Amino acid sequence: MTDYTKPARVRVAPSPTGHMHLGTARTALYDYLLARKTEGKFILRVEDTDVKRTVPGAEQEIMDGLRWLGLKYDEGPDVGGAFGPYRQTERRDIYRQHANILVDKGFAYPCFCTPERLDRMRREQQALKESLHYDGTCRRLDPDEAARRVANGEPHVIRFKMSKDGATIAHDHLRGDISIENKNIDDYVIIKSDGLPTYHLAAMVDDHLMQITHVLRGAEWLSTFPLHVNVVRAFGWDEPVWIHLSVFLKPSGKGKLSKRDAEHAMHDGYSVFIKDMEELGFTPEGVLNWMALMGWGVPEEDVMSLDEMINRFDIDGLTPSPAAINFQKLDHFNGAHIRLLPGDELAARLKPFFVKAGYSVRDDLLLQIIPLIRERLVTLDDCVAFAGFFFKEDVQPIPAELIAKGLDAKQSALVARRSYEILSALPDVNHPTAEPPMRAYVEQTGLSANQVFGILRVAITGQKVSPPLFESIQVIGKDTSLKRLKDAIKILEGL
RNA sequence: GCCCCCAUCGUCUAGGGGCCCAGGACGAAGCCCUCUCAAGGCUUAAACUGGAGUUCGAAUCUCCAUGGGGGCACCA
Repeated sequence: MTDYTKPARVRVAPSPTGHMHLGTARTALYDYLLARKTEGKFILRVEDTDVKRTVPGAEQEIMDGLRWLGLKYDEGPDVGGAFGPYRQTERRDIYRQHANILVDKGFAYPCFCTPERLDRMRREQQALKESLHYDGTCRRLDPDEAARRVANGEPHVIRFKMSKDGATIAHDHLRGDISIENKNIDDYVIIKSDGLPTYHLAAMVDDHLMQITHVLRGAEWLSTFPLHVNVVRAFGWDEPVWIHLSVFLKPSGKGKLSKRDAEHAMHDGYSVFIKDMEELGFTPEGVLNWMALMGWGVPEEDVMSLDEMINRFDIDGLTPSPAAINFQKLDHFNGAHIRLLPGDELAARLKPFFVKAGYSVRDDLLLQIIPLIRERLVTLDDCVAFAGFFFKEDVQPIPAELIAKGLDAKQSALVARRSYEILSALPDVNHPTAEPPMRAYVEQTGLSANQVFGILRVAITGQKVSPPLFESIQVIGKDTSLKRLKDAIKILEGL
């Protein structure tokens, strides 16, 4: 029922306090999909108002992560835009002005309570088993006196003056009306004593000024949602469409992702941080597809490119319930997208992994092996263990693996020797030339193809599991293949 | 303790009162293909949290219970 003909302005608003994780990336994805679908704008806004928690490099990591995923933003700190600045610490005066408007209109008030007093207050409330809330000491101050104290430079914060009567009804696009009694909404601090705003003010002001039409954010904001709606209404502004996305749960489904889960994932070759994905061999396409479907259900074919997602995206189809992350599904989507990549593109993405493993990569050779390994890769880095032998001069088979099942070393050596004779007599060892005589040999010995080809596989590739044998031999070439076979015979005869 | 949100196979989900003895995907099991490993094809097991309503009829609407999640900061 959502109208997708009006350009949406959507933003992702992370705070640079740590690594960018799945939740942020998925919000960004949905933002991006909505923006592209409506031919609107996707904006990056950095919420760095908590100076103490800001970590150096985190902002860069966010920008790098979005670029790696292919979620190009139209406006942001490093690309500019008509609604900047896009870093909240650079918008300090704007927030202060808006806070003053609220104070003047009677929707906010200065508060001089010290953190120590607040602390004491909370402990008392806790002891009395009361709900924790600001007790309103400064709310009752005479406004003129308060203004005087502020003018005198007395340290203070500014609190939102929440009405204590009635109820607030806030509308979430996925959950409908959410109703909460006003007495349960605290007088939240909107300007801190350092002069910077809290999220409650900053995000509302920015969303309005930046003309955000749809606010997509995590469900952890649901509890302060009614407050936010009151702030927006106090200014007399129109509200955006609010969409609170479900949180991600740990793979077990019990509880939300923790630091421990992050470490555990890393140990298994996965990660909840975008920065790790590339190195682990995941593709942006796979990660995107995986994230998209955690919280959004599509009826049938679910392997989708970014463009297909844009086409099919529908905010009405988002789900409000929490989702446990499932890394096996990441593997699945990653493999599926690897198989979809054009050969030269896959080659380009694989090359860095071979290089990093110390191989010097011949591009023409790499291109030749792509068809042999494409559907066998789950992650890009799998290529090294699976196909590294193509770039080696010699291979080092494990002697025991050269012996075929059901045969002993002597018999295996015989098979290898005979195979050598057959192959060396051929004009070339291309697949069509080499397979028929070898098949005939298998036939003649009464052994299984498995046994004979298994010996050759280990001899020539150095591994028990490899791309198809004859295709591999063709790529490796006659000289090298025969040399490796000869080496293997030597090993077998020495056993 | 208080407030808010959520609830379909193990997991992600489709489902908008009859098209549902509930469909897809991942994962699992089996078979086919096969030189290993994959990919691919076919098949199987697997769910509407419980109880009251409303209705001719409820996975779908209402209420309660239960379970899960989030929040209760001069953090976002």
